[in-house]
Amino acid sequence: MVKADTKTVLLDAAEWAARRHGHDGFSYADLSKHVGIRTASIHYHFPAKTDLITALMTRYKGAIAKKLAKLDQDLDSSGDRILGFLDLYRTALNGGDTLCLCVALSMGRDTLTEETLRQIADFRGQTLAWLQEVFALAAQDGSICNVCDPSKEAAAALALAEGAQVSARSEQNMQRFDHATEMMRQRIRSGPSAAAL
Amino acid sequence: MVKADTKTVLLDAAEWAARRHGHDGFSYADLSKHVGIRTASIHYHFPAKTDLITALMTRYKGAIAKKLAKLDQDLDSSGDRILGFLDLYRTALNGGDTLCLCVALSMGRDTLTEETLRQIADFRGQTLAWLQEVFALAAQDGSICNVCDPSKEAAAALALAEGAQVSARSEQNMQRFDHATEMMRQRIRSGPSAAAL
DNA sequence: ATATATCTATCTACTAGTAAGTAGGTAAAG
DNA sequence: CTTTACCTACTTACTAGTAGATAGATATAT
Repeated sequence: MVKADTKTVLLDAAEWAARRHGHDGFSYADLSKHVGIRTASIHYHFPAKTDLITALMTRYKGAIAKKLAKLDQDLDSSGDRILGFLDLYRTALNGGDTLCLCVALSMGRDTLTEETLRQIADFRGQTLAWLQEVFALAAQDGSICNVCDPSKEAAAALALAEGAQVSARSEQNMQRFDHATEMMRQRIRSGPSAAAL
Repeated sequence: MVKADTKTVLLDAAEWAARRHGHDGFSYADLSKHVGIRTASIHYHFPAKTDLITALMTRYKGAIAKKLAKLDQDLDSSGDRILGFLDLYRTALNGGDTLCLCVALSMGRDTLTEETLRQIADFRGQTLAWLQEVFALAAQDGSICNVCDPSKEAAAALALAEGAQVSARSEQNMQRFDHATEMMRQRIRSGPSAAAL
Protein backbone atom coordinates (compact mmCIF):
# COMPACT_ATOMS: atom_id res chain seq x y z
CA MET A 1 0.00 0.00 0.00
CA VAL A 2 2.15 2.80 -1.31
CA LYS A 3 -0.58 5.08 -2.59
CA ALA A 4 -3.42 6.60 -0.59
CA ASP A 5 -6.44 6.06 -2.80
CA THR A 6 -8.57 9.20 -2.57
CA LYS A 7 -11.81 7.24 -2.65
CA THR A 8 -10.68 5.17 0.32
CA VAL A 9 -9.49 8.20 2.24
CA LEU A 10 -12.86 9.84 1.60
CA LEU A 11 -14.70 6.73 2.81
CA ASP A 12 -12.53 6.61 5.93
CA ALA A 13 -13.26 10.24 6.74
CA ALA A 14 -16.96 9.81 5.96
CA GLU A 15 -17.24 6.71 8.12
CA TRP A 16 -15.67 8.46 11.06
CA ALA A 17 -17.86 11.53 10.58
CA ALA A 18 -21.07 9.55 10.11
CA ARG A 19 -20.38 7.42 13.16
CA ARG A 20 -19.68 10.53 15.22
CA HIS A 21 -22.36 12.88 13.97
CA GLY A 22 -24.93 10.82 12.06
CA HIS A 23 -26.07 11.34 8.48
CA ASP A 24 -27.37 14.88 8.97
CA GLY A 25 -24.43 15.87 11.12
CA PHE A 26 -21.60 15.90 8.61
CA SER A 27 -21.13 17.62 5.29
CA TYR A 28 -18.88 17.46 2.25
CA ALA A 29 -17.19 20.52 3.74
CA ASP A 30 -16.12 18.45 6.75
CA LEU A 31 -14.68 15.76 4.51
CA SER A 32 -13.00 18.42 2.40
CA LYS A 33 -11.05 19.66 5.41
CA HIS A 34 -9.89 16.20 6.40
CA VAL A 35 -9.04 14.88 2.95
CA GLY A 36 -7.62 18.04 1.44
CA ILE A 37 -9.66 18.30 -1.74
CA ARG A 38 -12.50 20.72 -2.48
CA THR A 39 -16.10 19.77 -1.88
CA ALA A 40 -16.79 19.83 -5.61
CA SER A 41 -14.08 17.24 -6.14
CA ILE A 42 -15.78 14.91 -3.70
CA HIS A 43 -18.79 14.94 -6.01
CA TYR A 44 -16.52 13.51 -8.70
CA HIS A 45 -16.01 10.38 -6.59
CA PHE A 46 -19.49 10.28 -5.07
CA PRO A 47 -21.96 12.25 -7.23
CA ALA A 48 -24.54 12.48 -4.44
CA LYS A 49 -24.29 12.05 -0.71
CA THR A 50 -26.47 8.98 -0.93
CA ASP A 51 -23.84 7.35 -3.17
CA LEU A 52 -21.29 7.95 -0.46
CA ILE A 53 -23.57 6.46 2.20
CA THR A 54 -24.31 3.44 0.03
CA ALA A 55 -20.61 2.79 -0.54
CA LEU A 56 -20.02 3.28 3.18
CA MET A 57 -22.63 0.74 4.20
CA THR A 58 -21.44 -1.80 1.65
CA ARG A 59 -17.88 -1.56 2.88
CA TYR A 60 -18.98 -1.61 6.53
CA LYS A 61 -21.15 -4.67 6.11
CA GLY A 62 -18.28 -6.54 4.51
CA ALA A 63 -15.84 -5.50 7.21
CA ILE A 64 -18.12 -6.65 10.02
CA ALA A 65 -18.88 -9.91 8.22
CA LYS A 66 -15.15 -10.56 8.14
CA LYS A 67 -14.77 -9.79 11.84
CA LEU A 68 -17.64 -12.11 12.78
CA ALA A 69 -16.15 -14.86 10.61
CA LYS A 70 -12.83 -14.38 12.35
CA LEU A 71 -14.53 -14.82 15.73
CA ASP A 72 -15.94 -18.15 14.49
CA GLN A 73 -12.52 -19.15 13.29
CA ASP A 74 -10.56 -18.15 16.38
CA LEU A 75 -13.02 -19.15 19.11
CA ASP A 76 -14.61 -22.54 19.67
CA SER A 77 -17.20 -21.97 22.37
CA SER A 78 -20.37 -19.98 21.86
CA GLY A 79 -19.65 -18.13 25.10
CA ASP A 80 -16.30 -16.89 23.90
CA ARG A 81 -17.86 -15.82 20.62
CA ILE A 82 -20.44 -13.71 22.45
CA LEU A 83 -17.65 -12.16 24.49
CA GLY A 84 -15.92 -11.40 21.20
CA PHE A 85 -19.11 -9.88 19.84
CA LEU A 86 -19.49 -7.61 22.86
CA ASP A 87 -15.87 -6.58 22.53
CA LEU A 88 -16.49 -5.71 18.88
CA TYR A 89 -19.26 -3.31 19.87
CA ARG A 90 -17.17 -2.00 22.73
CA THR A 91 -14.25 -1.26 20.44
CA ALA A 92 -16.58 0.38 17.91
CA LEU A 93 -17.29 3.04 20.55
CA ASN A 94 -13.74 4.36 20.24
CA GLY A 95 -13.79 5.59 23.80
CA GLY A 96 -17.25 7.08 23.48
CA ASP A 97 -16.67 9.02 20.27
CA THR A 98 -18.32 6.83 17.65
CA LEU A 99 -21.23 4.45 17.28
CA CYS A 100 -21.70 1.47 15.03
CA LEU A 101 -22.44 2.98 11.58
CA CYS A 102 -25.77 1.21 11.53
CA VAL A 103 -26.89 2.78 14.82
CA ALA A 104 -25.55 6.19 13.87
CA LEU A 105 -27.44 6.20 10.57
CA SER A 106 -30.62 4.79 12.09
CA MET A 107 -31.25 8.12 13.76
CA GLY A 108 -31.67 10.31 10.72
CA ARG A 109 -33.97 7.72 9.30
CA ASP A 110 -36.19 9.80 7.10
CA THR A 111 -33.49 11.75 5.32
CA LEU A 112 -32.13 8.43 4.08
CA THR A 113 -33.03 6.79 0.78
CA GLU A 114 -34.95 3.53 0.56
CA GLU A 115 -31.74 1.89 -0.62
CA THR A 116 -29.85 2.95 2.49
CA LEU A 117 -32.70 1.87 4.74
CA ARG A 118 -32.62 -1.51 3.08
CA GLN A 119 -28.87 -1.72 3.64
CA ILE A 120 -29.27 -0.93 7.31
CA ALA A 121 -31.90 -3.64 7.71
CA ASP A 122 -29.62 -5.97 5.78
CA PHE A 123 -26.73 -5.23 8.09
CA ARG A 124 -28.82 -5.99 11.17
CA GLY A 125 -30.04 -9.15 9.47
CA GLN A 126 -26.46 -10.30 8.96
CA THR A 127 -25.57 -9.72 12.60
CA LEU A 128 -28.78 -11.31 13.89
CA ALA A 129 -28.17 -14.40 11.75
CA TRP A 130 -24.67 -14.74 13.17
CA LEU A 131 -25.88 -14.28 16.75
CA GLN A 132 -28.67 -16.79 16.25
CA GLU A 133 -26.20 -19.40 15.12
CA VAL A 134 -23.99 -18.72 18.12
CA PHE A 135 -26.91 -19.12 20.51
CA ALA A 136 -27.97 -22.29 18.72
CA LEU A 137 -24.47 -23.61 19.33
CA ALA A 138 -24.79 -22.49 22.95
CA ALA A 139 -27.76 -24.79 23.40
CA GLN A 140 -25.36 -27.61 22.55
CA ASP A 141 -22.03 -26.64 24.08
CA GLY A 142 -23.63 -25.23 27.23
CA SER A 143 -21.17 -22.37 27.53
CA ILE A 144 -23.96 -19.82 27.98
CA CYS A 145 -26.51 -20.16 30.80
CA ASN A 146 -30.24 -20.56 30.30
CA VAL A 147 -30.41 -20.34 26.54
CA CYS A 148 -33.90 -21.14 25.31
CA ASP A 149 -34.81 -19.55 21.97
CA PRO A 150 -31.78 -18.60 19.84
CA SER A 151 -33.80 -16.17 17.75
CA LYS A 152 -35.04 -14.20 20.75
CA GLU A 153 -31.60 -14.38 22.34
CA ALA A 154 -30.07 -12.90 19.21
CA ALA A 155 -32.56 -10.03 19.04
CA ALA A 156 -32.06 -9.27 22.72
CA ALA A 157 -28.27 -9.41 22.49
CA LEU A 158 -28.16 -7.02 19.53
CA ALA A 159 -30.55 -4.57 21.19
CA LEU A 160 -28.48 -4.73 24.36
CA ALA A 161 -25.23 -4.03 22.53
CA GLU A 162 -26.71 -1.18 20.51
CA GLY A 163 -28.47 0.34 23.51
CA ALA A 164 -25.33 0.08 25.60
CA GLN A 165 -23.45 1.88 22.85
CA VAL A 166 -25.95 4.71 22.74
CA SER A 167 -25.85 5.45 26.44
CA ALA A 168 -22.07 5.04 26.64
CA ARG A 169 -21.58 7.47 23.80
CA SER A 170 -24.06 10.02 25.06
CA GLU A 171 -22.03 10.37 28.24
CA GLN A 172 -18.72 9.55 26.55
CA ASN A 173 -18.22 6.95 29.27
CA MET A 174 -17.17 3.42 28.43
CA GLN A 175 -18.22 2.23 31.87
CA ARG A 176 -21.85 2.65 30.83
CA PHE A 177 -21.28 0.04 28.16
CA ASP A 178 -19.48 -2.31 30.52
CA HIS A 179 -22.10 -1.94 33.21
CA ALA A 180 -25.02 -2.56 30.86
CA THR A 181 -23.42 -5.65 29.32
CA GLU A 182 -22.03 -7.21 32.49
CA MET A 183 -25.04 -9.43 33.14
CA MET A 184 -24.69 -10.89 29.68
CA ARG A 185 -21.05 -11.64 30.31
CA GLN A 186 -21.91 -13.28 33.63
CA ARG A 187 -24.12 -15.75 31.82
CA ILE A 188 -21.04 -17.10 30.12
CA ARG A 189 -19.09 -19.94 31.70
CA SER A 190 -15.68 -19.18 30.41
CA GLY A 191 -12.53 -20.41 31.88
CA PRO A 192 -9.62 -19.37 29.64
CA SER A 193 -10.72 -22.09 27.24
CA ALA A 194 -13.27 -24.06 29.24
CA ALA A 195 -16.24 -25.54 27.45
CA ALA A 196 -18.52 -27.41 29.85
CA LEU A 197 -19.99 -30.71 28.61
CA MET B 1 -58.01 23.59 28.96
CA VAL B 2 -59.88 26.14 26.88
CA LYS B 3 -56.88 27.96 25.44
CA ALA B 4 -54.11 26.44 23.40
CA ASP B 5 -51.01 27.97 24.97
CA THR B 6 -48.60 28.68 22.12
CA LYS B 7 -45.59 27.71 24.18
CA THR B 8 -47.13 24.32 24.89
CA VAL B 9 -48.15 23.82 21.28
CA LEU B 10 -44.59 24.68 20.26
CA LEU B 11 -43.16 22.22 22.77
CA ASP B 12 -45.53 19.53 21.54
CA ALA B 13 -44.50 20.09 17.93
CA ALA B 14 -40.83 20.25 18.88
CA GLU B 15 -41.02 17.07 20.95
CA TRP B 16 -42.62 15.18 18.10
CA ALA B 17 -40.09 16.56 15.61
CA ALA B 18 -37.09 15.92 17.83
CA ARG B 19 -38.20 12.38 18.58
CA ARG B 20 -38.73 11.73 14.88
CA HIS B 21 -35.70 13.46 13.38
CA GLY B 22 -33.24 14.18 16.18
CA HIS B 23 -31.79 17.55 17.13
CA ASP B 24 -30.18 18.27 13.76
CA GLY B 25 -33.15 16.97 11.84
CA PHE B 26 -35.79 19.58 12.59
CA SER B 27 -35.87 23.32 12.23
CA TYR B 28 -37.90 26.30 13.37
CA ALA B 29 -39.38 26.26 9.86
CA ASP B 30 -40.85 22.82 10.56
CA LEU B 31 -42.39 24.03 13.81
CA SER B 32 -43.65 27.15 12.05
CA LYS B 33 -45.65 25.03 9.62
CA HIS B 34 -47.23 22.94 12.35
CA VAL B 35 -47.96 25.69 14.83
CA GLY B 36 -48.94 28.42 12.41
CA ILE B 37 -46.68 31.25 13.52
CA ARG B 38 -43.57 32.56 11.78
CA THR B 39 -40.13 31.26 12.62
CA ALA B 40 -39.14 34.62 14.04
CA SER B 41 -42.06 34.44 16.47
CA ILE B 42 -40.79 31.15 17.80
CA HIS B 43 -37.66 32.99 18.87
CA TYR B 44 -39.90 35.13 21.04
CA HIS B 45 -40.84 32.06 23.10
CA PHE B 46 -37.49 30.30 22.83
CA PRO B 47 -34.71 32.77 21.99
CA ALA B 48 -32.32 30.03 20.93
CA LYS B 49 -32.87 26.46 19.87
CA THR B 50 -30.98 25.29 22.94
CA ASP B 51 -33.62 27.02 25.12
CA LEU B 52 -36.29 25.01 23.35
CA ILE B 53 -34.36 21.77 23.87
CA THR B 54 -33.78 22.58 27.54
CA ALA B 55 -37.47 23.22 28.10
CA LEU B 56 -38.27 20.07 26.19
CA MET B 57 -36.01 17.91 28.31
CA THR B 58 -37.30 19.42 31.55
CA ARG B 59 -40.88 18.76 30.61
CA TYR B 60 -40.08 15.27 29.34
CA LYS B 61 -38.21 14.28 32.48
CA GLY B 62 -41.16 15.36 34.61
CA ALA B 63 -43.65 13.53 32.43
CA ILE B 64 -41.72 10.28 32.59
CA ALA B 65 -41.20 10.64 36.34
CA LYS B 66 -44.97 10.86 36.71
CA LYS B 67 -45.52 7.80 34.56
CA LEU B 68 -42.99 5.77 36.55
CA ALA B 69 -44.60 6.90 39.80
CA LYS B 70 -47.96 5.83 38.45
CA LEU B 71 -46.57 2.37 37.70
CA ASP B 72 -45.42 2.15 41.33
CA GLN B 73 -48.85 3.23 42.47
CA ASP B 74 -50.91 0.95 40.23
CA LEU B 75 -48.78 -2.17 40.27
CA ASP B 76 -47.61 -4.13 43.30
CA SER B 77 -45.17 -6.68 41.94
CA SER B 78 -41.78 -5.80 40.51
CA GLY B 79 -42.54 -8.02 37.53
CA ASP B 80 -45.63 -6.08 36.59
CA ARG B 81 -43.74 -2.84 36.97
CA ILE B 82 -41.09 -4.01 34.52
CA LEU B 83 -43.84 -5.03 32.12
CA GLY B 84 -45.23 -1.53 32.56
CA PHE B 85 -41.80 -0.07 31.89
CA LEU B 86 -41.40 -2.03 28.68
CA ASP B 87 -44.85 -0.96 27.58
CA LEU B 88 -43.89 2.66 28.21
CA TYR B 89 -40.95 2.33 25.83
CA ARG B 90 -43.09 0.43 23.39
CA THR B 91 -45.75 3.12 23.39
CA ALA B 92 -43.08 5.80 22.99
CA LEU B 93 -42.28 4.30 19.59
CA ASN B 94 -45.65 5.43 18.24
CA GLY B 95 -45.72 2.61 15.76
CA GLY B 96 -42.10 3.10 14.74
CA ASP B 97 -42.23 6.84 14.14
CA THR B 98 -40.63 8.27 17.28
CA LEU B 99 -37.97 7.41 19.80
CA CYS B 100 -37.64 8.32 23.44
CA LEU B 101 -36.51 11.96 23.42
CA CYS B 102 -33.39 11.01 25.31
CA VAL B 103 -32.35 8.45 22.69
CA ALA B 104 -33.25 10.74 19.81
CA LEU B 105 -31.13 13.59 21.18
CA SER B 106 -28.25 11.31 22.14
CA MET B 107 -27.39 10.96 18.48
CA GLY B 108 -26.49 14.53 17.61
CA ARG B 109 -24.40 14.61 20.72
CA ASP B 110 -21.83 17.17 19.81
CA THR B 111 -24.16 19.82 18.48
CA LEU B 112 -25.78 19.89 21.93
CA THR B 113 -24.83 22.23 24.76
CA GLU B 114 -23.27 21.02 27.99
CA GLU B 115 -26.53 21.82 29.74
CA THR B 116 -28.52 19.55 27.44
CA LEU B 117 -25.95 16.78 27.77
CA ARG B 118 -26.28 17.05 31.52
CA GLN B 119 -30.05 16.85 31.25
CA ILE B 120 -29.84 13.73 29.13
CA ALA B 121 -27.55 12.07 31.67
CA ASP B 122 -29.93 13.22 34.41
CA PHE B 123 -32.87 11.68 32.63
CA ARG B 124 -31.12 8.36 32.29
CA GLY B 125 -30.13 8.60 35.96
CA GLN B 126 -33.76 9.01 36.96
CA THR B 127 -34.85 5.97 34.95
CA LEU B 128 -31.93 3.86 36.17
CA ALA B 129 -32.72 4.73 39.78
CA TRP B 130 -36.33 3.68 39.31
CA LEU B 131 -35.34 0.43 37.60
CA GLN B 132 -32.81 -0.35 40.30
CA GLU B 133 -35.47 -0.04 42.98
CA VAL B 134 -37.79 -2.30 41.04
CA PHE B 135 -35.10 -4.94 40.70
CA ALA B 136 -34.26 -4.60 44.39
CA LEU B 137 -37.93 -5.28 45.12
CA ALA B 138 -37.76 -8.23 42.72
CA ALA B 139 -35.09 -9.83 44.89
CA GLN B 140 -37.70 -9.84 47.65
CA ASP B 141 -41.01 -10.52 45.92
CA GLY B 142 -39.52 -13.05 43.53
CA SER B 143 -41.67 -12.00 40.61
CA ILE B 144 -38.65 -11.76 38.29
CA CYS B 145 -36.37 -14.77 37.73
CA ASN B 146 -32.68 -14.88 38.52
CA VAL B 147 -32.20 -11.33 39.78
CA CYS B 148 -28.75 -10.88 41.21
CA ASP B 149 -27.42 -7.31 41.10
CA PRO B 150 -30.19 -4.65 40.81
CA SER B 151 -27.75 -2.03 39.52
CA LYS B 152 -26.54 -4.21 36.66
CA GLU B 153 -30.08 -5.36 35.98
CA ALA B 154 -31.22 -1.76 35.69
CA ALA B 155 -28.42 -0.80 33.29
CA ALA B 156 -29.10 -3.86 31.14
CA ALA B 157 -32.85 -3.29 31.09
CA LEU B 158 -32.48 0.34 30.01
CA ALA B 159 -29.97 -0.53 27.29
CA LEU B 160 -32.26 -3.30 26.09
CA ALA B 161 -35.28 -0.99 25.90
CA GLU B 162 -33.37 1.78 24.15
CA GLY B 163 -31.67 -0.61 21.74
CA ALA B 164 -34.96 -2.31 20.95
CA GLN B 165 -36.45 1.10 20.21
CA VAL B 166 -33.64 1.99 17.82
CA SER B 167 -33.94 -1.13 15.72
CA ALA B 168 -37.75 -1.07 15.75
CA ARG B 169 -37.77 2.50 14.56
CA SER B 170 -35.12 2.05 11.90
CA GLU B 171 -37.34 -0.54 10.23
CA GLN B 172 -40.59 1.05 11.39
CA ASN B 173 -41.57 -2.35 12.71
CA MET B 174 -42.90 -2.78 16.23
CA GLN B 175 -42.25 -6.52 16.07
CA ARG B 176 -38.54 -5.78 16.33
CA PHE B 177 -39.17 -4.25 19.72
CA ASP B 178 -41.38 -7.09 20.87
CA HIS B 179 -38.94 -9.71 19.67
CA ALA B 180 -35.95 -8.09 21.35
CA THR B 181 -37.75 -7.66 24.68
CA GLU B 182 -39.53 -11.01 24.80
CA MET B 183 -36.84 -12.77 26.84
CA MET B 184 -37.08 -10.07 29.45
CA ARG B 185 -40.84 -10.55 29.66
CA GLN B 186 -40.39 -14.31 29.96
CA ARG B 187 -38.34 -13.80 33.09
CA ILE B 188 -41.43 -12.42 34.76
CA ARG B 189 -43.81 -14.71 36.60
CA SER B 190 -47.02 -12.85 36.13
CA GLY B 191 -50.42 -14.31 36.38
CA PRO B 192 -53.05 -11.55 35.96
CA SER B 193 -52.12 -10.41 39.44
CA ALA B 194 -50.00 -13.25 40.70
CA ALA B 195 -47.08 -12.54 42.98
CA ALA B 196 -45.29 -15.74 43.88
CA LEU B 197 -44.09 -16.10 47.50
C1' DA C 1 7.79 9.43 -33.25
C1' DT C 2 4.54 12.78 -33.37
C1' DA C 3 0.09 14.80 -33.44
C1' DT C 4 -4.51 14.23 -31.74
C1' DA C 5 -7.89 12.84 -28.72
C1' DT C 6 -9.66 11.14 -24.52
C1' DC C 7 -9.62 10.24 -19.59
C1' DT C 8 -8.74 11.33 -14.60
C1' DA C 9 -8.82 14.11 -10.90
C1' DT C 10 -8.85 18.19 -9.53
C1' DC C 11 -9.90 23.25 -9.46
C1' DT C 12 -12.74 27.98 -9.19
C1' DA C 13 -17.01 29.92 -9.17
C1' DC C 14 -21.57 29.44 -8.90
C1' DT C 15 -26.83 28.20 -7.78
C1' DA C 16 -30.81 27.46 -5.06
C1' DG C 17 -32.21 26.32 -0.78
C1' DT C 18 -32.13 26.14 4.29
C1' DA C 19 -30.27 27.13 8.92
C1' DA C 20 -30.45 29.97 13.26
C1' DG C 21 -30.92 34.26 14.75
C1' DT C 22 -31.79 39.68 14.77
C1' DA C 23 -33.98 44.35 14.11
C1' DG C 24 -37.65 46.88 14.29
C1' DG C 25 -42.55 47.52 13.77
C1' DT C 26 -47.64 46.68 15.16
C1' DA C 27 -52.09 45.42 17.10
C1' DA C 28 -54.38 44.26 21.07
C1' DA C 29 -55.02 43.66 25.98
C1' DG C 30 -54.15 44.77 30.88
C1' DC D 1 -48.96 53.38 28.18
C1' DT D 2 -46.63 49.31 28.73
C1' DT D 3 -46.36 44.54 28.05
C1' DT D 4 -47.49 40.53 25.26
C1' DA D 5 -47.30 38.10 21.21
C1' DC D 6 -46.96 38.33 17.01
C1' DC D 7 -45.40 40.22 12.30
C1' DT D 8 -42.15 41.50 7.97
C1' DA D 9 -37.80 41.73 6.42
C1' DC D 10 -33.35 40.87 6.95
C1' DT D 11 -28.37 38.82 7.92
C1' DT D 12 -24.85 35.47 8.09
C1' DA D 13 -23.49 31.02 7.49
C1' DC D 14 -23.86 26.67 5.66
C1' DT D 15 -26.08 22.84 2.65
C1' DA D 16 -25.87 19.67 -1.53
C1' DG D 17 -25.07 19.94 -5.97
C1' DT D 18 -23.67 21.97 -10.87
C1' DA D 19 -20.92 24.18 -14.70
C1' DG D 20 -17.06 24.72 -16.92
C1' DA D 21 -11.99 25.01 -17.00
C1' DT D 22 -7.44 22.81 -16.59
C1' DA D 23 -3.14 20.11 -15.89
C1' DG D 24 -1.33 15.85 -16.58
C1' DA D 25 -1.49 11.09 -17.87
C1' DT D 26 -2.65 7.70 -21.40
C1' DA D 27 -4.19 5.85 -25.56
C1' DT D 28 -4.74 5.99 -30.59
C1' DA D 29 -3.73 7.37 -35.44
C1' DT D 30 -0.94 8.65 -38.84
